Amino acid sequence: MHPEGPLNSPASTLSPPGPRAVRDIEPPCTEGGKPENRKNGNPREAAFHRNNKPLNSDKIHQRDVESSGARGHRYPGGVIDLRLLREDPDRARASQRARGEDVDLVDAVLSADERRRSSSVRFDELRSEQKQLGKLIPKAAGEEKDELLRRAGELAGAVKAADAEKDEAAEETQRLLRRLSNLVHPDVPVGGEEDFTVLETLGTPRDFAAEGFEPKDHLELGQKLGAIDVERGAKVSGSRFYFLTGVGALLELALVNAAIAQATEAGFTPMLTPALVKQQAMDGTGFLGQAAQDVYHLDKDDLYLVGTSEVALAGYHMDEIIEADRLPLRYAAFSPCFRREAGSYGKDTRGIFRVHQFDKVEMFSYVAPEDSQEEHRRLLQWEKQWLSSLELPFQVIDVATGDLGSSAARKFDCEAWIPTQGKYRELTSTSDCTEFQSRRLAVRMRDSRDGKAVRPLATLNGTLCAVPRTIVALLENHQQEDGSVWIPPVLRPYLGGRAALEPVAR
RNA sequence: GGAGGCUUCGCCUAGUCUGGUCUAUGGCGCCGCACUGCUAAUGCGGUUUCGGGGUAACCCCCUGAUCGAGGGUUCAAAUCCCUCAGCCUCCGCCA
Repeated sequence: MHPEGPLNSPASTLSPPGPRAVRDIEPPCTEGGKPENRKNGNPREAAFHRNNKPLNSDKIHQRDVESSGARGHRYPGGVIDLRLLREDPDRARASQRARGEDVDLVDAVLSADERRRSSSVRFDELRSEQKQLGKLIPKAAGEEKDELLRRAGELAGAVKAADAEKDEAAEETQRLLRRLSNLVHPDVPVGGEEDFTVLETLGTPRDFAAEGFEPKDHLELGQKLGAIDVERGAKVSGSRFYFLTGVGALLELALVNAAIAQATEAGFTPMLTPALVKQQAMDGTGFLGQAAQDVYHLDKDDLYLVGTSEVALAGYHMDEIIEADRLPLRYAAFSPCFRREAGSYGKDTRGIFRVHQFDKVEMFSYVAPEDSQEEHRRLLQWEKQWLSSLELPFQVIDVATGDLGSSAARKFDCEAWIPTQGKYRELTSTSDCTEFQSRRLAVRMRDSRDGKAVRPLATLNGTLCAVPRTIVALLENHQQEDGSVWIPPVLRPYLGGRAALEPVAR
């Protein structure tokens, strides 16, 4: 038998499963070489590098991009464009329906908008009359002036009333409009959480049975390595909190450094961002809608704890106009992330898979709307590159309509194989938010090619490395029978060159 | 935490005391045109942003808002009053 590592299974890399693959797919059996002898010329490394080409060339699913008309662009982006909504309300209705959200909301917006426009006309007329009168007053004198003042006095009240009504109608329109989610991309599979499409599968899960031992889960491994301490996390902060200790702490720093290095090399500007943000940023990114229950809020200061640095990075250019020749703008931020995880009681309670606080390196792009789909593929590509460099087996899914965030028109997740769960689980996620966040945050671009038109742009985000889940996947997939954990080469420079983490005596 | 100063249409800036003539001045930058061996210089014009109406649509025309934000006074607010925010300086406290 050729000493090939389990990751190298051409079959699984080249043939994407059909649509609607089941999530809990049984891992295909490999010809089962043990990752033995990793000291001299690690066979898994060699295998991986051969594997690398198809991974990164992105040939596999380009047809997805083309079929959706990415080339010739532009499917009209985010809702929130009132004019577009007026012209084609059915589009918005269909999108809401596919998401399983309120369809009538569309018509509520339309009628509020009608009221807004008619009250605005009324105000404009009154105000114009008032201004004209106002110009005559200082020139007039005597009885004529008294008469003018009398008429102006009457007008003042009417203007004020019309103004109030106009403001009220505009506010109502805006309030309703902001409750609409982004228009879903036409190619997104329709359905609920389980109705995703598997786009491709990379790498192959190890066959532990063939290797002759039972894999341990990440918590047991982490405890043996002296890397994870959940008991004291709970003692100090409560459930779903943890300490990373010793090599665990070092492992996080290594992951973060390696991820930032990859992003920087790809041209991203590295950023360290605030973890506390104002309501404007939180709401503008779309996290105060359906996701509101998962957001921490500090009452005393009226600030929100970010669930992702996406919030700060999207808010970074809020209320700005960006010259088109500066696009695309690409940022990679490291930040802590906080999630209340309300409604996930009893889910993933063991270990550090689902926690209230974690660190993450996030990619974020500002691009012209017509470029968003291509950029989305690029972000996905960078995520695949990252997970591949960690030598994790994973699959890429096209998330279904019902499972999209309110700001996303389309979302791809990379799910890594978790041996002890026997499933693929989300490690990264990249969303094309089209113009949704841009409109809400008033980030615009000035396009000189387009007669200096000022228009919304598109924002996209993608996880590069969500630390705890990446640690989970690393520990479980790279564990050895003796409880040690093999370290992929990309991390070694940040871990003093070591090739494995060894259990510690307690 | 305390005191003071500042915030004007890309950048800088005039205007605020003394409300209407502000349709917000000037410079820089940028765009267009003209002139010009080239470049440069010069001249002329344009250049806040966001709405609404008219129009089949575009050019365009009419109109409103916008001087950090919100509120108030007034027939009328960049200008007067109040509240808030951001930035700067100093004092106090502090990693």
